[in-house]
Amino acid sequence: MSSDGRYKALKGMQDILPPDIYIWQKVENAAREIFSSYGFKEIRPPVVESTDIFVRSIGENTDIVEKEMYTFNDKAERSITLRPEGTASVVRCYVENHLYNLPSPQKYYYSGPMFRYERPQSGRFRQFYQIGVESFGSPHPAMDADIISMLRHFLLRLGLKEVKFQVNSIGCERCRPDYKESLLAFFSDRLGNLCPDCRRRYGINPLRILDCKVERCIEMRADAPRITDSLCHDCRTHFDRLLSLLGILKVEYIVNPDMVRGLDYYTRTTFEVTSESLGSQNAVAAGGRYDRLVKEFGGPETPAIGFAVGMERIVELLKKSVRHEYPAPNLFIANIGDPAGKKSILIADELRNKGLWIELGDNETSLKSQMRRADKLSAEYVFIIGDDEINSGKLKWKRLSDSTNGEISLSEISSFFINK
RNA sequence: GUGGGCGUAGCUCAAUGGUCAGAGUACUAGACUGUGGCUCUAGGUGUUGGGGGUUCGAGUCCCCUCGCCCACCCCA
Repeated sequence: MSSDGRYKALKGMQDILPPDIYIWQKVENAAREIFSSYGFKEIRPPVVESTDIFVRSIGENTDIVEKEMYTFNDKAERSITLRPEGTASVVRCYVENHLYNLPSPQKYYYSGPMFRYERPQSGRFRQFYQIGVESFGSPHPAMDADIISMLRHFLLRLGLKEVKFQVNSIGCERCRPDYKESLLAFFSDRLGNLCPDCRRRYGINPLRILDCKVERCIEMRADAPRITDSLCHDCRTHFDRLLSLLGILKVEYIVNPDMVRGLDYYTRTTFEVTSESLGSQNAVAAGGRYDRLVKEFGGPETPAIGFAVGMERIVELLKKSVRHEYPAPNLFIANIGDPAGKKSILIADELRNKGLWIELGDNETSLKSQMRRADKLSAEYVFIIGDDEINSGKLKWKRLSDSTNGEISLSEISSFFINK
């Protein structure tokens, strides 16, 4: 409640706690595993960069740059920005470290927090986490297919099947301007019928009219020219070969010519994975090709492609669709009396060194309350040690799931878990 | 930035403008003095988000403010 303390996390920023954290770790582990098997290596660029890095790459007139960046001046009055996305940093890193001198293609993944100053809503936060991948050096549609299929495997590994793959090609610097022109021409005498937002879009980014949600605009654009019909020969060939490879890989996708991305740097292939069950912010992952960005950052002409997945949204889907098992102690040691307490601490020490999760009961409290705690922790086994056990040299064990129990000699403890 | 909804115990929620703001759940302990779950009993917390106003009287009505949620914009 808001009356609780005076100190609260900032708007749009949240603590990630157990048990949720186990789902996060599951996602991170799956990413590491799958991405490694495709030859992607982790890199960790800083979270803060010089502001112009984002302005240059994302685009001066994008919403991200115009109103969503966390931008500050540092003590030397340099403008710095908390990264709103990962690709710009990775490209800067690629160029700065001359990674283009390494054998091509170079493939990297990263994960961590991103920051955008937006009004929070379902699935949208001011600090949010992405895992992303970037592949540098390959212009071939096979790389596009590889990346999309890797994303699919990653989602499948997590057990997420109810997602939609949408792909599109937005052309290149040769064919897109022509398309933009024909789009402007098409809408020019229909402007009055578009919603106010779209009238604004007409001037700033007419492609955005294509994914407007207003019914009237959807009708209005039914006969609008399609980017996929306006691609130049090379872009067309690239796209066709990608689609054919996706077919061979049995990726179920839909071509969505209305899919538009909010960052300026994309060329040719763009794609997005969405889920019905997420509410209005339904993109789980998105990416595309950006063949000119490395050059713009001062590197050699280097085609590249990547994507980013939204951690919070993946985790949300997992919470809804998959049953989770949370880790529990292997053993709880209930102990009564001073000699038993000392013995218990030794046993715990020894078993923890074998990598087991051991919880030690509070010697000062009753056996009953120690048992209750073992139960609440969902410990697999309980050891019971008191004066009797110290004297006889045998302790009692119990498996909580079915109450089976027995005795074991204190000298054989280290082998207790071997056959379990 | 724009619009809508909601703020009562740790959590989920009750309380016609009228006594001292309650219940379930969770937590801790006991009943069972060395064996968890089930049952019963006991225990504690609220500046009713905050501030102001109307009223004999405000959790309830009005205004302001803060926070959260949802949607638009946009995006992961």
